[in-house]
Amino acid sequence: MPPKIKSPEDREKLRTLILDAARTLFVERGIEAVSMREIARKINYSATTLYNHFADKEALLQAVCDEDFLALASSMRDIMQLPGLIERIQALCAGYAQFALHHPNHYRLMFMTPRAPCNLDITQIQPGNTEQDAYAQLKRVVQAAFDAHLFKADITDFELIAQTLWASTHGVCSLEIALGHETWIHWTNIEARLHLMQSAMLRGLLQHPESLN
Amino acid sequence: MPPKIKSPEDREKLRTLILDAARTLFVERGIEAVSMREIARKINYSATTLYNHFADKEALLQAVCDEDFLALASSMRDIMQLPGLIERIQALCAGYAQFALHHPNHYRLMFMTPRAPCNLDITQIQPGNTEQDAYAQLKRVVQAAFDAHLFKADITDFELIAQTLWASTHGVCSLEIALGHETWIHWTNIEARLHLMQSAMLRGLLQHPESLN
DNA sequence: CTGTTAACTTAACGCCGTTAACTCATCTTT
DNA sequence: AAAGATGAGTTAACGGCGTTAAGTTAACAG
Repeated sequence: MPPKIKSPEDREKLRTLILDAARTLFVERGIEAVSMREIARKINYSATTLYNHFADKEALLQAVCDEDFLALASSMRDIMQLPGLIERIQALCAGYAQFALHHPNHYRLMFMTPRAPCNLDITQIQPGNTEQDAYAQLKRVVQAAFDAHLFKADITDFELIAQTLWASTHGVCSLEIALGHETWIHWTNIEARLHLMQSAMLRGLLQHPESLN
Repeated sequence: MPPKIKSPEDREKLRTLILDAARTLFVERGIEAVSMREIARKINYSATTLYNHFADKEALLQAVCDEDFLALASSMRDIMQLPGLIERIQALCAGYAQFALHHPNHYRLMFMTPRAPCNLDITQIQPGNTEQDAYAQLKRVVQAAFDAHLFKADITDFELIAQTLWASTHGVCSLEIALGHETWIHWTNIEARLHLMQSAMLRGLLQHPESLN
């Protein structure tokens, strides 16, 4: 039914057509709405056509997420230009949280779903590459702060600090995504939760917490 | 094929047979291995028989989890007998983390999966009932510590404190469950992560953190 | 104008959750 | 004891899913 495609640029066009349809379903109606057949229906192709462009469903979803995660890493790169080390850490966490809460379905797929180790075969993102990997950026600035002796003296592993900071922000965000609409919990304001987590963590980690504004 | 059942106690017996088969699959091979047909196969009944005992798959899984969550709440109840308030908070978090890491599939279903609000129609657990709800117990001891002015004076909402403490432990555990096997992250020891999170949070929240052992 | 290639389709396989229709052993009522 | 009601269990089916094999057809090469 649809026009045939031969040229490479047309092929690329269809690829992004598929990706956009998948993203729309994914974002709007959650991951359970994303089926190969549904995506195909949306763009008036047969389901099997999708397999000309993506190995399987997982690869397609990974491709959708990759695009948006590169955007996250890019915004992190901007934050890394801020002057102060602490300021940078705070902004990284805040930016991370904003991404999580604005893209709950992406976030869920990437950080709340156990995966076969390792989807590196699938993802385009290169871990450790500061340009692409948001965690690598946090790690880098935490190491800088560690080297500047900004953390309490009894903490001897900067990677442990980075992972704990990550876990703290992740904790607030993932709880909000998973249970934020549960009515049996009298949730306090999400911004208040993020803020208290942020300030408590830094007060608990920094050598001179009184320097926090 | 299997013997017919009439008496209520036999009916109960089959119910727990189903529950145990479901739990085994769930724990051993993850949630994706749990299908109504697979459970039925395991106990030599037809799949439709399961619907005589549970409304649908979700209700069955909820029933599986309920049982184990009552065990969690029960162990929390023991912890609540500890003398010190801070000691109690620390032990609650540690016990919670231990449960999460020992029952990753349960934990994932209950705390890492968005749900239609509210599964209260399904679950047997009564939120707020201190006997059954682990969060209610944390909230209670945090309130006691708050009333005793153990937290920093600029924090004015004890429920916010409880939720932040919960989120911090949840952050470490859920990241471990979701990404703990990812090889591109050079994970530090999980106990070290839990410990640093714990101590940093309390140092950041308590008025007199130097009193921590 | 024929042959090849690759894009795309239809049809199918074997799963899934769930329901409708049926069988049949057991208990109740006459 | 015969007849009927009950309900535990079955098989068969519906419509969905991801994926693959086989077939069709349009565009290009010679």
